[in-house]
Amino acid sequence: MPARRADARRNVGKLLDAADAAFRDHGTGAPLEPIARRAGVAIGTLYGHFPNRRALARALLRERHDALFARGDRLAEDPPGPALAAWIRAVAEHAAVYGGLAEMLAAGLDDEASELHDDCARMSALTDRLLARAHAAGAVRPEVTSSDVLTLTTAAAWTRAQSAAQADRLLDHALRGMLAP
Amino acid sequence: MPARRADARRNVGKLLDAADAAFRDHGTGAPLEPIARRAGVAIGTLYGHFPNRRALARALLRERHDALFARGDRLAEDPPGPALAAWIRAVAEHAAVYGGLAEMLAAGLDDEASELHDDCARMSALTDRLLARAHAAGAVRPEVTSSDVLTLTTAAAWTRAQSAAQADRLLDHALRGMLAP
DNA sequence: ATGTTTCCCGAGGCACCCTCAGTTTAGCGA
DNA sequence: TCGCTAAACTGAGGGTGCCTCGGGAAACAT
Repeated sequence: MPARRADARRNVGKLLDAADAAFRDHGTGAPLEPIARRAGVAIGTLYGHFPNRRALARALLRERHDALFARGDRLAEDPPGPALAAWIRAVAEHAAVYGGLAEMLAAGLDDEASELHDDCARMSALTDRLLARAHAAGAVRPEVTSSDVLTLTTAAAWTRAQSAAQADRLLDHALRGMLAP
Repeated sequence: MPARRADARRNVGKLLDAADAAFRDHGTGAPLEPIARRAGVAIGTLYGHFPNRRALARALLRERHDALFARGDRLAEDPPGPALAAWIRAVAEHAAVYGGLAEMLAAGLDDEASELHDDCARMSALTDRLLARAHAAGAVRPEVTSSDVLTLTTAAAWTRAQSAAQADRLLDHALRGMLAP
């Protein structure tokens, strides 16, 4: 794979900047034409680099996801119960950077073809691992499954898009019901 | 307000039938043109009766909401704790008849101009009432607010659109964390 | 300087939304 | 039964957004 042309690299950068601004302001459903325009590029160029909205989101989230996964790995050293809780909160907070991201990630978990699938799978694996640790330590009620945790996480992420404070309270209550009595 | 013409009444009926089918199959975001076509009517006729998608949804939900509110009133006679839990489950289940309805209702609660606002406000009032009763009976933890319950309800409703079983489990856990220890 | 390859451009086809000027028709009164 | 009129219906068309693809431009190697 030879190096990309300089103009291509420049344009990708400008597109990502414009897309980040647009997604922050209007969610992941923001129209793509204005993004291209703002990047000083034609719409075809955008599609040339990113075949679809998910691919664009994936590129935007790359570093952010790396940081999140690193955080998850670090948490695997902390006390199991609090670590699991912290992880859930971290993911929920992350998924709220862009409105609509929670839905996108939830869909990406099921859809093998999604550009976000790998990242979602990694999040899921990390959740499994942290939950298993918590189970081993007796920090969570035995009936809590990995799906339960994932469901709570996406639900909280979705809620966070509307009200961060309410999402935190939802997590407070639900975690109280999941952690060992 | 004089009685509507017979053809208008007929068409409204056919439109509602077609819309119900389409919303069940494709969610509240289903294209409206096919609905009109399926009802044997031009697109303009649909808009003549329902100025927007929300108005159509409102009409579809009318009886269903009446039944839900009646259920809520009846629950106000039952033991407070279980009544509150049953109410939350009932609303969550209701909001899952059509994909996307949870979002629509959540938006309708905030948006005064929404055709669904009144219904949402009634649901909210009923929630307040059932929660107040539960508080009075000491059946819920004191820090649980009405917003908390509403948040949980919409989150569960949203989850239900993806997996009914997971939504039920989410409610199990969250309610355990909200009800008195 | 030239050739090749990569990249960019943007008009245009598609889907859906919603409106409104013109046409049809139900229902009423003579 | 026959107009008449208000109510209802129609569907072309303008707006927005998605995405493609053939032709043109620009980078880079030689």
